[in-house]
Amino acid sequence: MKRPVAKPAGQNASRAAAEEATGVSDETLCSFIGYHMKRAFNVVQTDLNQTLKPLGLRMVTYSALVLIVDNPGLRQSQLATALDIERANLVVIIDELEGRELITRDRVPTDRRAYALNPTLAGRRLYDRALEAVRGHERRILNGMDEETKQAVIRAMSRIRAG
Amino acid sequence: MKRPVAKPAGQNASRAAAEEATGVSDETLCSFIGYHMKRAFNVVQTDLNQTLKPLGLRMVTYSALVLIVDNPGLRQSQLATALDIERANLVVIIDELEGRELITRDRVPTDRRAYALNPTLAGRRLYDRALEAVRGHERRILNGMDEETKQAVIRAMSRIRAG
DNA sequence: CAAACTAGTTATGAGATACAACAATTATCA
DNA sequence: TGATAATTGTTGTATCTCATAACTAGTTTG
Repeated sequence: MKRPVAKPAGQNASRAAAEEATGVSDETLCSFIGYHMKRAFNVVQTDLNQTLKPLGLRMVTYSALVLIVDNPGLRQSQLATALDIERANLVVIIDELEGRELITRDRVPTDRRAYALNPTLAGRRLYDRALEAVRGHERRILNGMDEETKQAVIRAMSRIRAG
Repeated sequence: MKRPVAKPAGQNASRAAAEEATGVSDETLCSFIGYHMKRAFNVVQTDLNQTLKPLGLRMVTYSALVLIVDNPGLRQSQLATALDIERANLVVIIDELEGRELITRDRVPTDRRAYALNPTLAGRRLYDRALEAVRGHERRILNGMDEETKQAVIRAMSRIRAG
């Protein structure tokens, strides 16, 4: 049984104690990087979705829009693998973006099965506005983190992702 | 339009190119830490769930079991806030752990509304086995990351979480 | 004591995610 | 060439997660 960390919350109001504020020790879980990643990512996700809501976007629709603007003409299957989601689940996302006339599904002459995804002018405009908003979101959540630390985190994440 | 990164995958097989391997540039998204966190966390989550599956646990049930073993006697509402999930959603999780006789719901004499959650012997045994497994999982995903970097990541995550 | 609050529970609906199956088209290769 | 296999987008479905409202039972407060 780990230190119960009584409610008094004395002078040593360490983060762990302050966070829960309910006297529950998460010492064991805190020894895992994955736990910290999950908790931090929850904060990021919540703030990002709040940031994107006024623009009518969610995390996935935003990511999809960005990839389409940056890679005009790409196919749905390419986008699906890039976003690491199922082709089937991408359909409704593309439907949504197309329904709002942010992108178009254009037939590919050389492969009549496929659609080339292209942004409309409105799509590019929203891309710009959203980029600005998300940059603000990152500034907010990083809260003045120095560039060196930021790069270290990115390297670490890339490494984990590489496997 | 960002560099299309033609398929040839020349000498500069940078991560970004190697990852997608489909010629889709995610340069813009890569400028966001949140994107890296999401991608990395997906890898962690997948591997962790694979790791826990043989033990009949998922991420949440594991976290719940750990907190119960480390804080025997805590109430469901305390556990819910510690796990940052709704009281209502915790019920089925506790049901699951209780159904497998890993924990017990014990009435609290001083407050007959509340249940004190306590691990059974089997619960503690599974805790030990799972802890071992999850340690292995972390070694695997961190892939020889040095302690310094690890601590830097934890500090960064804690900072993001603090807001 | 009455009103307000809290602990646990139930039910329900939205959202995400995985899988199987399908039609249309293209690629393979004997 | 022509049969077979593979791919693209799509639909449908089942499952899981998560948030919310509403309820019972019990406790606190004024």
